[in-house]
Amino acid sequence: MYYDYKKIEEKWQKIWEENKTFAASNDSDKPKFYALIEFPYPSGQGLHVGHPRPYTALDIVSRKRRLQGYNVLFPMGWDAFGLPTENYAIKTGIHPRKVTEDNVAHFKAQMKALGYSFDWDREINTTDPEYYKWTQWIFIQLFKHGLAYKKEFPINFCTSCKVGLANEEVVNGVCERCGGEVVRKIKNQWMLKITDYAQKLLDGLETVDYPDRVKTSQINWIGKSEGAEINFPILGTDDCLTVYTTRPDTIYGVTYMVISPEHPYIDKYRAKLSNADAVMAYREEASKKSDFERTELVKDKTGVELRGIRAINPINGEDIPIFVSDYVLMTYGTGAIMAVPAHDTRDYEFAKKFELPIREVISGGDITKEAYTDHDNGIAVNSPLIDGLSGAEAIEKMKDIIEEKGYGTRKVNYKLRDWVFSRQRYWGEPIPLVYCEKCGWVPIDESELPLLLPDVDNYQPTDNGESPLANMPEWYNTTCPHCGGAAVRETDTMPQWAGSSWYFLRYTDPHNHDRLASKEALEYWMNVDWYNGGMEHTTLHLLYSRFWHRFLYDIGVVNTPEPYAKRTSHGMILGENNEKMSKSRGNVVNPDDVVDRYGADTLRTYEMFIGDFEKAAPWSENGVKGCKRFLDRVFRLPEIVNDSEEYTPEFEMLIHQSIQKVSYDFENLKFNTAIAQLMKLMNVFTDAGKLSRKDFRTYLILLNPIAPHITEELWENAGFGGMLNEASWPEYDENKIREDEIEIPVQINGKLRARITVPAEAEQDEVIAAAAADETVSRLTEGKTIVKEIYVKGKILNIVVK
RNA sequence: GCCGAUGUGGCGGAACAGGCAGACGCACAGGACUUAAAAUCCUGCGGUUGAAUAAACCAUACCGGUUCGAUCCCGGUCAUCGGCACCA
Repeated sequence: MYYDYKKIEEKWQKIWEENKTFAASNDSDKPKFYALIEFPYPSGQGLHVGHPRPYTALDIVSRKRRLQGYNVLFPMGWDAFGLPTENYAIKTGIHPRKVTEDNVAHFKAQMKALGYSFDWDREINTTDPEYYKWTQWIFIQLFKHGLAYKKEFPINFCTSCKVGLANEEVVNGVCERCGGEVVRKIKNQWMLKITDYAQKLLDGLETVDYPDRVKTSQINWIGKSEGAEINFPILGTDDCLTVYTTRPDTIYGVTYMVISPEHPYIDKYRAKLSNADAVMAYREEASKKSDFERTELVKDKTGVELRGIRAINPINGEDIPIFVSDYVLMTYGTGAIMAVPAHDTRDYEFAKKFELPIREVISGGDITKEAYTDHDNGIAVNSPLIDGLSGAEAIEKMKDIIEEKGYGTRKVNYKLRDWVFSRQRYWGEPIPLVYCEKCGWVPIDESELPLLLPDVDNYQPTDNGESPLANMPEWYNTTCPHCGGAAVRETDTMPQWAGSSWYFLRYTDPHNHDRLASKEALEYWMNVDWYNGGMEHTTLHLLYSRFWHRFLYDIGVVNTPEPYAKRTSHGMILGENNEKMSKSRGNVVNPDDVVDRYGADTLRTYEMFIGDFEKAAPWSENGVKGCKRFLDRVFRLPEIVNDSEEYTPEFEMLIHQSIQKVSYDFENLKFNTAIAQLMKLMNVFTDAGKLSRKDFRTYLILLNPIAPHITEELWENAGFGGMLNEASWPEYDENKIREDEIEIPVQINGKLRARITVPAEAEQDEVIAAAAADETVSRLTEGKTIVKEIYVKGKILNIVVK
């Protein structure tokens, strides 16, 4: 017999919706629990079979917590600004707002069909002016605190589409869409000073419960390094070339210096250069290279000496040449380095190519073969002030010397770079600033927020790659809020990351007109107790939102320094062929089809049973069928339920064990083993051909978070009273989990030879005696000397014989 | 190159904190029911030797170590996946 999942699922979804069963309360005596999953970008393709994995996981936790008496906030919304919608609008002329609306409606219907316990009254949409009003407001606060600034910055520009591209749209150095050439184009862009928060973002990681792999990648991404800035005087001037190094202990090994092609000294000293033409040509060449060419293709070191200027090594007064080379980056440190070819691989390559001297100052390697870069074990040589020292000791001593003698200072650097916050695009939040000739950049008055995104006729960027807003003088011409004079609005918009950097705050109070959320709501709900999302966001969204939140904390808007107490990550769902699902591979599974053929409860169960939640797992149609089979059998359980209102004695221990295991597993991402336990329990019921009403009742509650529709239906049919979602999560009794008699495996010389049954509390002597009485054990030990007997209580007995 | 993760039956995966390797599911095989099929139910199912529900040996990528005992800890090797990539 099949169960009519379509009818049952529709029925309960309707009841939950009408009763607002899962609405969170901002005014409750219950303990709160805030569960969050990353809100999706509502693409035209609809929900992918990968989406339900994290959604179902936290839906399970949320449902369980409600049954345990928590006031649960489990919201959903739409991260709806972004490129695909805009590109679709360019192609079809349909307004992105309309496209977004349709896509959202589709996504929402799909989610409802999966029976998630979202509080739909708190639904948000980043493209809603009532929402982006506060995105703009936060930007203005960042600006006012000096954390937003405009800077010349190179972007990827497709010469054929005439449009700026995001890094993700540049594939193998060419435009993803048309295959056209991508060049670096310098644009004046808004930047956010996330680098000011580098240390705070590092420190905050120590206070939160994130997986190590997430913490590690954020730490590596921020890339803190401690070193020194050292000034090398330029011969015959009062000027210095300042370098950054983490290895000041190698300063005696400096044989030349290198500056990056963008370094301002090239212009500054141009007149002094005897080979200015060659230097300029090199700089020109480097500027034309895309990042791709500069990193991926060109491993061979190139460069030109700056003839006409030389530097002095402050430590020993040597005068040394200066080169320009694109292996030195303007964006890190000072854009200039002291080159120590003996102890740096890149400098070594460069020195070999340009036949520069290589001087060993750390012993332990063979510098005739390769650079010796062992930081910890080498010993300083040819370095009069620190000879004989090694590792950190040498470094610290040299830093002291440099500071004492005034050659430079200690310095901390980060790899983290400021966040490029402008997009020359239409479908994003307008940046709420105007430019006035007299006053410079001025934020619009906060009372004028939201600054609405105007309608345009054409979504195509302008010929020179500006946002379509730059074609609208009637929109961008305005007056200066400061002096009242003529001014123009910023026509760039914000990146997609803007709206998602604070959305979790809005859920706490989504309809507030006066603040991004009320103080009380924020104080009640924050932090997010559990946030699940993809690893791919670790160094983007997760870091950006921590930055914004920390800033909002610093200016007193929110009450916690970190937004998320706990973060978990799910693995990807792959196609049946073990490859990433994609249209081109033809292995995409549509969740609608699965719901249609097997039901939402089956899809939910399968996605949780598929394997380790944190690892990638391939889809299997047969696996889905297995889960359907399981639910079919659950649906038939009432046939064997008897009238007893007590646990059936022979099942009691297993039921208590199951309560314990399922409760633990749901909180620890072990949904697969929780389901296995419930399958096992059901097998025990059906093998016995019976279960009591109480057995059944508890069973339904345990299964409910995973398969909410079928369990509600069975609950109602059994007449347990009320709705299942109003029941209480069962408690287990420690005493009833323990067995009185246990089976102990007996090993002889580490090999399993027998099993004996002993009282659970038996001590070693008793167990050994029982083992000795065992036929196999006595046979195998007969005539041998017992060297050692090890009994691990309740686990195992090992007898070592000779 | 660097960082991180992973490696267990035909497959997805279990195994508390060093203690019975393979839970649970899939696939497969045999049987029951059926005119037949589907569905359902029952049985078996890591490998080798054996008639065996007897017994033994081998087995958690590979090599070695620690231990009474290792999928788990340590050292080394190989492979796969993901991220970063000239960060001085």
